[in-house]
Amino acid sequence: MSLKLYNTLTGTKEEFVPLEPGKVKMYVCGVTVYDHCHIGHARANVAFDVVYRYLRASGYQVTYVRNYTDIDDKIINRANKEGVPYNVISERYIQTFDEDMARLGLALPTHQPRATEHIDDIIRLVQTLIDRGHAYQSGGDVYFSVETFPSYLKLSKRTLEEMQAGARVEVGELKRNPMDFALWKEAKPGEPFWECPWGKGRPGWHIECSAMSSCLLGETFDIHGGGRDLIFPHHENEIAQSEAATGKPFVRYWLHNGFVNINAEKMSKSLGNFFTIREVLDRYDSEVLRFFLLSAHYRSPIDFSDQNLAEAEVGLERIYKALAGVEEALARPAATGAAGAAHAELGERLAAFETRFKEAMDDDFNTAQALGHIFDLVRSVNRFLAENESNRALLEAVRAAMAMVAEVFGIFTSVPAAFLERMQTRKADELTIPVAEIERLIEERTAARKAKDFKRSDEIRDFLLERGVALLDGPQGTNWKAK
RNA sequence: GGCGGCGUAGCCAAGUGGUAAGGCAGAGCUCUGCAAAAGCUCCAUUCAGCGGUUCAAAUCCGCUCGCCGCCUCCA
Repeated sequence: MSLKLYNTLTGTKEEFVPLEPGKVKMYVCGVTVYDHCHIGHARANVAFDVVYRYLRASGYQVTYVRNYTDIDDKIINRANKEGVPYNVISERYIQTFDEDMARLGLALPTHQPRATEHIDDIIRLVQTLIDRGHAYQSGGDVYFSVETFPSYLKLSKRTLEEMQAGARVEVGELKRNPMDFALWKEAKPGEPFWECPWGKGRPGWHIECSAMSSCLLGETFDIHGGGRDLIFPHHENEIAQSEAATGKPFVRYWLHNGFVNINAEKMSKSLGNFFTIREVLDRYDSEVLRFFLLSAHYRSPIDFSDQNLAEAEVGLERIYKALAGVEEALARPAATGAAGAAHAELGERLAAFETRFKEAMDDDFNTAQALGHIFDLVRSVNRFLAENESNRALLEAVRAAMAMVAEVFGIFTSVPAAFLERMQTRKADELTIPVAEIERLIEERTAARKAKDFKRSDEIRDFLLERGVALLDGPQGTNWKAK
């Protein structure tokens, strides 16, 4: 079976055929660096991180470009507010973006260009568009003339008439058509600028992506990704700029991820209902957040809530517990248990697993379905372990299968025992009862149990349970864990 | 107003023509002094509603209801 992906341009799932066999060139719109990233950014970046990882795991040599938009009105506004040069803002938030992405376990793109590193390329591209009659200078600005590009709006599948019916009327007289958009903006006094044939100014928002992608990936490349909200105007304008300049198709497959919702409403800066990645990672493990994001298909909306994150946490723990069991069994001295029913079942499950996983991922990166297959495997593993079987080869095969998954999903990358320990520490930190007190009560209970005073023993269990502490009686004595 | 998407169990979520994956929660059982973990069993005659096409529909078509998004910066 081959990889199929949903192409926004055609509105259908298509078989993926790269321009050059064995190689994939993909571009994903990064962030405008003027503030901390929120979980919407986390979703987009995790989604395309998995695309990147899966393509690599499928044997492709992938060139992945993700840009930083480091010159823009919002950055300038923020800089003015703080009374610092614009690049103080952009540098600061490039750094926090990098930190956030590292914490989320993202693989590094091949290239991470900044708009300001490609000003010459941008100016050249704007000049080409003017020369070809697709752009015009108006004052110190340069605008793209949408009427000169007949297939404008082919991505968002609308027409200029439809757009204008709902659009507010432009006040300025600089544009010939209200739908025309800025390729280059004249600098106002005090604003950062670059010298160019049209005076002093800076690039418009969309042109940088056209310039950087063609520079690093070529005039036509395979995959372009981003959030749904970028379809119009950003990606539409990229298509117009690039195709008008080169006369060649710009991108073969357009991929767009769905939104993160809060209470079924889009989360966004403008609505003010957003959580930053760092806020969320203070409360949840990064693998939990990734697991949560992968539990739904990347194109579907996903609802961010404490309950949903808590569920993700429980699910991820279930998988890690099974993996910890596998490691424990492998650490024990080799015992060749009799091959029972669980042995045969796990063997079959494993044999089918890789194929099922690939089928799910080949179907437009269906991570939710792939997770279902993982849970099926986990149940077989638990059954196998519960029957006290210990077939080394089989257990090692489980380990290898999950390592393959880890490579693609960017989760299950921790040593299982370490992960579970991490989760315990996190929960234990929230306890209101001191550890010394817990230990004292455990001692008291152990004594009570020895004396067969089960009434007192159960009182202590209930008392601690009410405070979030669960007691675990084992052969080596009583342990406890935060619930 | 124009365009687009979605509605699957208490909750999350796959499935887009062949008779409803998976997870969480819940119930019972095994294990345990009692618990926990794990295992086993159960948990949607049905996919928002109503019509239609078909041997066959959650899946295709039409209508209705509800929710959301884009049309302005946005992942």
